[in-house]
Amino acid sequence: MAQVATRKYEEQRGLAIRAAASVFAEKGFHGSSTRDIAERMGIKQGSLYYYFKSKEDALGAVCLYGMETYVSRMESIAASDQPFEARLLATVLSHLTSYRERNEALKVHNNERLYLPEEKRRNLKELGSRYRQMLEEIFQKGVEDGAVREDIDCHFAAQAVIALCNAWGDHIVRDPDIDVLAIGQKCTDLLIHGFRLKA
Amino acid sequence: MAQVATRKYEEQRGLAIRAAASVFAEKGFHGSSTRDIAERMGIKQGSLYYYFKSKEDALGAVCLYGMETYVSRMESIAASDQPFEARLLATVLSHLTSYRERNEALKVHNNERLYLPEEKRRNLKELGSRYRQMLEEIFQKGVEDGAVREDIDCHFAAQAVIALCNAWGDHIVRDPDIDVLAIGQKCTDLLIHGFRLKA
DNA sequence: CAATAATTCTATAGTTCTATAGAATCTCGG
DNA sequence: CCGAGATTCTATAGAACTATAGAATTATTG
Repeated sequence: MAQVATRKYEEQRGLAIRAAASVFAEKGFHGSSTRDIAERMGIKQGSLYYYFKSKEDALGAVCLYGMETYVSRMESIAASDQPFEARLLATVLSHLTSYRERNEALKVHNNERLYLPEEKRRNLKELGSRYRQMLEEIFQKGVEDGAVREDIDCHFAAQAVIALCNAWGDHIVRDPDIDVLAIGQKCTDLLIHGFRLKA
Repeated sequence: MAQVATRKYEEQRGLAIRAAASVFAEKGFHGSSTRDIAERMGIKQGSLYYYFKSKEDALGAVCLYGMETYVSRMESIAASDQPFEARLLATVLSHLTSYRERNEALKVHNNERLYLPEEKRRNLKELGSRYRQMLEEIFQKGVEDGAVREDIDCHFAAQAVIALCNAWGDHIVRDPDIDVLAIGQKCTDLLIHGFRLKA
């Protein structure tokens, strides 16, 4: 009954997480049933509990899964030695492509994580803060290097970047025809130059 | 059994819509029960069906309620005769204050409207398109007046403004201490000037 | 191939939820 | 203050859902 970390178990659990991500993204946490998730991965409803302690546990796993590469990629970007504009573009593109590759798990994190109990949300919050902090540091460095206005509020700036990417990410998940690269470039251009006539 | 448009009925229905908005905003559509909504307005679960045909009908009413002033305010702004920057600021502030005043209904529209059937979503989509179109026209006029770069994609620009405002709106709903005016000014400043060093 | 462990299944207890029917109560014009 | 219509209540049918127990099946290993 208690699971052991065998090869097949890990593989199947991965499938279960992606199935849950897909269903949660489509119907929301409360709108999804454990039957929906099990059916999407081709097993029966009761069998799902071999991989998750509860439906809520499944949501926790999906959110974590969605955040992992998202944050670790940002770590690479933050550690890299590039000028501000390149790092901002890399951040935006990484964020947007996460939505494509991570199979809707990031969207689930953004929309449904509040339904997790405070305790399960703690590590997610931790990951999110780390992400935002790295982004803030990119902005601070940008100010030091003279690439960014000195009067910028770095906290606000980081939030704005994340907000913009999440909003477009939502569209990206829903519409597979969207050109991620084009959107990423436009977003970066907007963030750097704004809309006003170039001086 | 079939309701008549009496004074009290309209008043109570308004309360019902706001109660539903509040509950839906907090727990999501599927996470809310009709009992929750009824309790929030101080009546019994079954009585709610005097005001809504179904739970889904309640969601439709909340979404519509959330969009109405939102769009009509934009109509005033679009019709006004102001320079580009003033109109953009007015748009952003109107959007953000909608979140405060409309009692979470706009948030519900953004997060839950996809759970409505296609048919009920049509007028909402219509309202949203009208909003975006008016915003696009503001940008086009900005280009003509020389306030906005000529190479701007007005459709993208409008989406970006809406995205930014919605993201901050989410924060505003959750945290009543946020200074809406300050956020609105920062957003507008970012959209117009971007982050890079002023030339 | 036998035996042990891992995985999946069936069946169900116990909740909760939506929507409706019909009774009870309230409001108000005459 | 009577009676008609408006509003709210109680009670419940019927459906769905989560989580668990234990049986059945499949995989692995000596």
